[in-house]
Amino acid sequence: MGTMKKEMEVMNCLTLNDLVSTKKTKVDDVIDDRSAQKSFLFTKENVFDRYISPRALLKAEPIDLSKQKYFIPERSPVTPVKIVDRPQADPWTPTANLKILMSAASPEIRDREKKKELFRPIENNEPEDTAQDFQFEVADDLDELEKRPSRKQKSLGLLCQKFLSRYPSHPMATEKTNISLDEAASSLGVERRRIYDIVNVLESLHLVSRVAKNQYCWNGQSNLNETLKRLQIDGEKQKYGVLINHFQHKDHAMANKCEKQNKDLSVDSQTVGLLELSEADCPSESSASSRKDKSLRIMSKKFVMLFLVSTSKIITLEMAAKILIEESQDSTDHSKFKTKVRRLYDIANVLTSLRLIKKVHVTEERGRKPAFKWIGPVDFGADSDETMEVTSTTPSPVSERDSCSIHPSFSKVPSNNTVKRKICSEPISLLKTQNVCIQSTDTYSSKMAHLAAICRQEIEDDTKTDLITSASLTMENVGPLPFCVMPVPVDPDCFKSVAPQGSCASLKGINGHIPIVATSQFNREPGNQGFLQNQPYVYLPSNSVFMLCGNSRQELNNKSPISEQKYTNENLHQSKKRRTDVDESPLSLVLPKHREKSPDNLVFDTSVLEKSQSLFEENKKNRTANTQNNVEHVTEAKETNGLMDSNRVPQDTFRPSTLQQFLYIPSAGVNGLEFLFPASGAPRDLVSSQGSLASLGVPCVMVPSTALQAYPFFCSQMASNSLPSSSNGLSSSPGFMNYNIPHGTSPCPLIGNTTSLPAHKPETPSDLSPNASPVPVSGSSSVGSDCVQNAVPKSQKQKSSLHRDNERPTEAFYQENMLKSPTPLTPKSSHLIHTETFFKTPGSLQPSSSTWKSKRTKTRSSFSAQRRLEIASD
DNA sequence: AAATCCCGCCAGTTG
DNA sequence: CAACTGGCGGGATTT
Repeated sequence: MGTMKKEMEVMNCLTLNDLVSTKKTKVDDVIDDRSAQKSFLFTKENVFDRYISPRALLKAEPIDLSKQKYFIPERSPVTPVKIVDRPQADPWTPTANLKILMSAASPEIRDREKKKELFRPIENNEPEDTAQDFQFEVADDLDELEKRPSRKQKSLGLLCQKFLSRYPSHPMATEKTNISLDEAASSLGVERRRIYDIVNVLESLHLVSRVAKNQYCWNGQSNLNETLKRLQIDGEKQKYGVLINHFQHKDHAMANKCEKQNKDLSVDSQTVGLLELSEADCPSESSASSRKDKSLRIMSKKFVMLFLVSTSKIITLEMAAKILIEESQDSTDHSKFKTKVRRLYDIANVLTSLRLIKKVHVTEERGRKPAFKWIGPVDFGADSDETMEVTSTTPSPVSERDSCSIHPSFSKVPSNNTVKRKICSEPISLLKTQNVCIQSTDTYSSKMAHLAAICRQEIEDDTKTDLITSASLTMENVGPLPFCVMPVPVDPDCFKSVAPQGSCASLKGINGHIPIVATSQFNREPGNQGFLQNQPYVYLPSNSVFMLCGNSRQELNNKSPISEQKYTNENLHQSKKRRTDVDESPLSLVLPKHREKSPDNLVFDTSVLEKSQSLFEENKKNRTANTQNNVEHVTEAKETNGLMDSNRVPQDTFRPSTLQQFLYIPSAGVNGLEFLFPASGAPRDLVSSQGSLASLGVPCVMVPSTALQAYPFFCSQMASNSLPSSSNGLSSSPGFMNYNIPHGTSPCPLIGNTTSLPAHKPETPSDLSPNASPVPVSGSSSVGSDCVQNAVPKSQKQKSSLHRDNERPTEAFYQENMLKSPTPLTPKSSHLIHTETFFKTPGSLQPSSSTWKSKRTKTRSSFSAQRRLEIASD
């Protein structure tokens, strides 16, 4: 106890110190020492990191949590744990009061910063990081220290942020970071109990693993993709998809009939059956039962599974609670439901801080319901990573001649050192890096990564710079890193000012070679560069970027000026806002959400986007549920401008077959970047390189996730040129013809198709088994919510190193994975890859299992035993 | 009023 | 048996 208190005291002091940064104290020294340890980390990038966050905080309105949080993990890359220990040794602070003061203070300051804002600030809480921030306002805020801390300041989400910031998102395989619960608790100034909450959730994702009593090991996100993949598989096995649909329908029906008797909370026989079925799939856990099932860890897993199997990627709290109340019998108990919901909030908070999900609201006939949207990686299943890797191995996937693509020009990237540094320090979110997998040997990827890092930084780093201004940059004037940012939705005026005639030329020159620039249809010269006359190029900057490129053909003409104006205005407003406020809120883009047969494929034409945008407001007003499947409207919580959310556009509005297709590459994990590539314009090389996709007959441009993830990538293309052939290909498969934009984000686009990739793409030599070979899923059929299922052949699954229940992977497992798993493409981690050579077979994870039912056996002992076993197995 | 979710009691589990 | 875990739900805060 004594030690704990000491630790706490120390921590408090630090925090306080941060708040009062101006003062130089012993604490500072401590901090400095820490910094010293990881000095290399404190590079400009880091500064940047810090820098940006504050801004974000200051910013008032729409906030994209996901976006912001993203940097957090990077903060203190090095293992802080130790740090805390030392302080512990020397108790200089007397701080019971300080603590109190501190807690009171920090919240206050934060509150000021963002007033109504929530959560976001978390990032800044980091003592080390915040120092700078504080300088601005701390001084005056001291007087407010007395105020009692807002509840928000004590939120689990915030706490989790802090917790996460202490560890590197992608720890080196060699470095094992141990987490002492006591230490963590004391350093974070919270009770142990809270740490358990966090750790349990993290453990469910294998971000940490329990080593021993009071001891956890930080695994980082290195294996997150695999974990998610596994969870997805498990979720499918559990028939969660079915359950989700079931509940959705039920709710629907209920809403219509208002015959909501007890059904609300109860599970009908049908559901029970489903539950049991799913249970059957996981015999191993069925017996384990209750306690285990109730555990936060299990719940977390299941919760995540729900997202992973969901086509919409949006799960309402209610639904989750219902589904997670395994015990169908007592599910009727309202109190149980309430408890479950409480727990879900706990989990959601952690997942939110991990930027895997975010809060949204689903509007149904019955009203608005709280829900969460998965914003994490979605293509892990498809393992774009692996795919990327394979692809990347080949020279430059992009042919220079191709208009659409990244180009060697990237090689021009600044000095290696600089780049490297940047990359290393480039803030990386857990999510962002998820899908990234860069083969160290792959220059292309590396370049992309570098560029990405740089560009990203440039953009974010220079928030103050008028975006428009930056947008005007051309390849030439920007130098090696031409980066043009355009305020979203095409604003004719903006474009003009930004990309006047010349831009086209410049674009031309760099066409397909550089990420950037946008040319609008408004001010373009016909025939220019293979662009269609009306081909709009839009680059949507910001942390949350939605990239659109190319356009369709004449359809645009049809587009009434009205629609253009509509969205133009709306967006113009935003762009202005951005300019002045440096608003980092996500650009608002509304995309049609059609999910017919191939909800997973996001192929659409620019015109669709535009139209959808034009309809944005309309939809807002009359949210008619026109879609077959989705009746709900999802609204980003607290975000006025949710990115491609659920505003649907009447399907009839578009004519798929005639439009140029764009491949939407989900970037869920990529800091909100979204990419669209003209399918028709896809360079053959790329397409072909994307074996599976190609085989699927999906014309598309696959861009290394590396590049995509790191920064907004723009790909111009010869829109009409190649249209014919590819479009044909698409047309052959109806599924792909749909303009599907999952609401929200759930693009499973590639994923849907790629889900099967794992099977297709041998990730490791070992995987090169016959069945591992790429097997195109029967094209169109692969679509649909269920397409995700059966992605991975069982053959690939190896449970060897896993625990029986899969709950707690052994350490060995982690180690193994860390070494072998495809690593993140994150710039940061990219360099590590060299050492971490191989990837691990995804299949290694046994489907889990958590079983739903078996509530009884409530023997805690069994559970415990299991845990013990798990640990022991390590 | 509903949505959130902090807080910490308290009981099972562990070493 | 003390310490570790973590289920649970009252009730405070926020929305």
